[in-house]
Amino acid sequence: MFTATEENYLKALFRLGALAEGGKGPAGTNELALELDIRPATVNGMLKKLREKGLVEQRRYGKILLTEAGRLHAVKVIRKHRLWETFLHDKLHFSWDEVHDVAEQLEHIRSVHLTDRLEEFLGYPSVDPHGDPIPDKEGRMPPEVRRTLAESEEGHIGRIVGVCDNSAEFLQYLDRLGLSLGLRLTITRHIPFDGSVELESAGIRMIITRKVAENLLVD
Amino acid sequence: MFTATEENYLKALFRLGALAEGGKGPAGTNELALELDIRPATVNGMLKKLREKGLVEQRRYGKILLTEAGRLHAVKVIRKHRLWETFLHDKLHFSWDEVHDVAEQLEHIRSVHLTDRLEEFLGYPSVDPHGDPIPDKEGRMPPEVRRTLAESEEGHIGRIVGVCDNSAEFLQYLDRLGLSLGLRLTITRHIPFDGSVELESAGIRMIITRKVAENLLVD
DNA sequence: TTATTTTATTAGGATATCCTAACTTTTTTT
DNA sequence: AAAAAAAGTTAGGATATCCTAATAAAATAA
Repeated sequence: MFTATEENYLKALFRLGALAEGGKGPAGTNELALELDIRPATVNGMLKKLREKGLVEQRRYGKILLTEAGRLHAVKVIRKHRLWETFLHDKLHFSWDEVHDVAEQLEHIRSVHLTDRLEEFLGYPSVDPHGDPIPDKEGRMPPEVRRTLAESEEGHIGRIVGVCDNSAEFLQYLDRLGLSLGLRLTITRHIPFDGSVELESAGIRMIITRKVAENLLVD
Repeated sequence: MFTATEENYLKALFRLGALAEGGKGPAGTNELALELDIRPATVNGMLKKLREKGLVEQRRYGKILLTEAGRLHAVKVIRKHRLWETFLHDKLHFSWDEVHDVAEQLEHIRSVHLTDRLEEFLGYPSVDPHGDPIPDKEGRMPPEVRRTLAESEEGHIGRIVGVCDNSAEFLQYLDRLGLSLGLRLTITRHIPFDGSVELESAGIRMIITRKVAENLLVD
């Protein structure tokens, strides 16, 4: 149906949020070229093909938007990518940084059953080893589960997706701690004594106070 | 290093036994074309490339032989193919006939660790779901384990690789039973009463006498 | 609003893989 | 050994994906 190359274009557009709704809006040729590390002239040619296949919409000299068919397929590829990443990490004990490149290849394997069987085998995980949500069979991207760091169980792997307290004071403190939006972390321990939370991120272990933990949202 | 296409050529040559030693001997262009379902003219062009890469040896209008480098890489691909087949069958419960096509894609995934980790995860299997031996990390194809059907345990999956009794009488009888060299079968039960063996092959269940079982070799 | 800069497109090539049709060489038959 | 058949090769194309260089359109700045 689709080549690996086409799938990579769709994925990139999805990442750029080139969606009719729920995204950042349409993307440009150059922007997409930059994302894919491919020259704009080449991207231009491929866009023609994707338009003909009904996967993207674009008027001459206009911005690119994924069609519903395009979005759906992009999500399917992302689903496969994240399930494979989970497999590599959970079952084959690959480290965080190793999973991506291999999943980048595995996501293009075509099989009617493979993805669903893999999902079942992995126990229907909701997020991949990076904390990114895994879309379901129907192509629905689950809403990000936001919980405070204080509420999340030990061993939970997630990403900082927001804060409860928006004061400059708190945000500056976070900055000093090296904690920023999007940061991936693992909760290694809840310390009963004072409610502090021990966590690990990018190989660095740190402890944050209960008050900080209650104001940080992770997925 | 090698493209999926090149790997398929190497695999096909290995299957045809185009080895300096231990194989059927050199293969021809047409023969290889037939095996790959690609036109001889195309195969001819690819052979030039494989010669330049030092993977095959061939003189003008001459027969094709895998070099040691070619053989080694072919075996590596076969190793991956068989490990993936085992994964699909044992872990994802794919049926026999479903595993091949997917493994045909998975065998080309490139990763330093993947294959070895997968092998470990699967518990170092010696044969794939079809009873074919899985080469080791060094590219050594394990010798086929030949045992009589009578000695193999229940649940064993294997292929008929030979007979003890070579008499025409026995061979003709086998033929009447529909048992032939290379046939894949599963031993479903050993019947204590008279030593008969119940087996299944290609969806058909049958019972053979102890005497027949003692004279059939499976891997 | 004109000039400048940025963005998109076209033109012309390169490589990998495949094809058909027309040979040439080797092998087999007679 | 000459004719016929089989096997191998060359020539000329097609498609997918990528490139650079040149050009056209749109957006931005002066």
